[in-house]
Amino acid sequence: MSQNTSEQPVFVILGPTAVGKTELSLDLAELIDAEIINADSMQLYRGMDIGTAKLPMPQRRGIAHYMLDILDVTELANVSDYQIRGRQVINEIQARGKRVVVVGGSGLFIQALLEDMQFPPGDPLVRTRLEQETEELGLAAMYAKLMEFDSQAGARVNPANARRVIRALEVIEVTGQAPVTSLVALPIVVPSIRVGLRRPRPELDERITTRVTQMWGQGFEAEVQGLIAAGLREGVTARKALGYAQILAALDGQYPMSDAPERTVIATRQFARRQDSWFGRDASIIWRDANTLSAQDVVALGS
RNA sequence: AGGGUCGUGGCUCAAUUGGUAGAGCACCGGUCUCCAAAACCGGUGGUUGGGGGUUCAAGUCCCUCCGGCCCUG
Repeated sequence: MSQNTSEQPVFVILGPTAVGKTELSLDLAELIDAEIINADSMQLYRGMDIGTAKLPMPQRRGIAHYMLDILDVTELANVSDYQIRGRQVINEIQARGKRVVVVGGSGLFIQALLEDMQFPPGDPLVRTRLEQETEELGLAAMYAKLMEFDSQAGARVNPANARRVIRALEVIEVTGQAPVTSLVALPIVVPSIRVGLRRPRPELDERITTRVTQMWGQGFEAEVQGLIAAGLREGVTARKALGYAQILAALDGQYPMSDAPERTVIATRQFARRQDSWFGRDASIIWRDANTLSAQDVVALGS
């Protein structure tokens, strides 16, 4: 009810997958009367529950969760949309006098939500055409085009990364300008206290193995079967999610289904490292040991 | 027991008619402005099962031991 409620910073609980973010976020939300916003790109998808370790409704302790189950598996994850909808939700929650806890491991999504990241418009048709061109002419030729248009902007794009090169060309075609690409020192849009959870790697690896094993015990394969019927194979983003991709590959005969869990464990560990790499650049993150950090500690960090 | 075959980095395999070992994956590190649980880049690591011999030189030939697999009995 107080007027300055909306000025209170948002708490962000981030860190690699399986580090223990969810539990802490619930404790924290209860403690400060907050509502929770998901910052996990794959939990956006409806029906992708077991494989994304989405917190089941009964375990949410009555705390409202947002940005969960908002996309169909056939839809493309879209950071720009996430940014718009997420900020809207933050405003709504704060307008009701409640505080906000953002929880997730998708670095790009968190940054887009909180900082002044502006995504130039794109065009699916243009992109599709550029992808075809890349197949015909080769990536080097496409990169040459980019450099020809704007050598300065082009120099910031990795020539070996087809996706980046294509996106840059897409932006140029749609807006007439090369995209500005810098992730550092962006103006803050939503003030926040970013708390990073960490664990020794061996411990995290162990937790990942345990979690993946549990997923199979909970009927992961059946969930994927059901989602295939819902169009998972057509979902360019969703079908690449950890575990889902491995099960689909096994169903396609690329390897026996019995190999899928182990492959998922490996891919998940690799993902955790990429998450560390991403978060490593954000100097504003306050890192704490996941084993000893309590919700009270987090609140203390905010004062 | 006899005959055959194989034994190369954590795993799967490469290595011209002998010339001082390569790759993929794993592992480690990094990049990142909307497919991001994605895409991409770089790096560590083996004296080639043990021992002996032939040779200027052996993973590659010979002997022997150990281990795996196959056939025969």
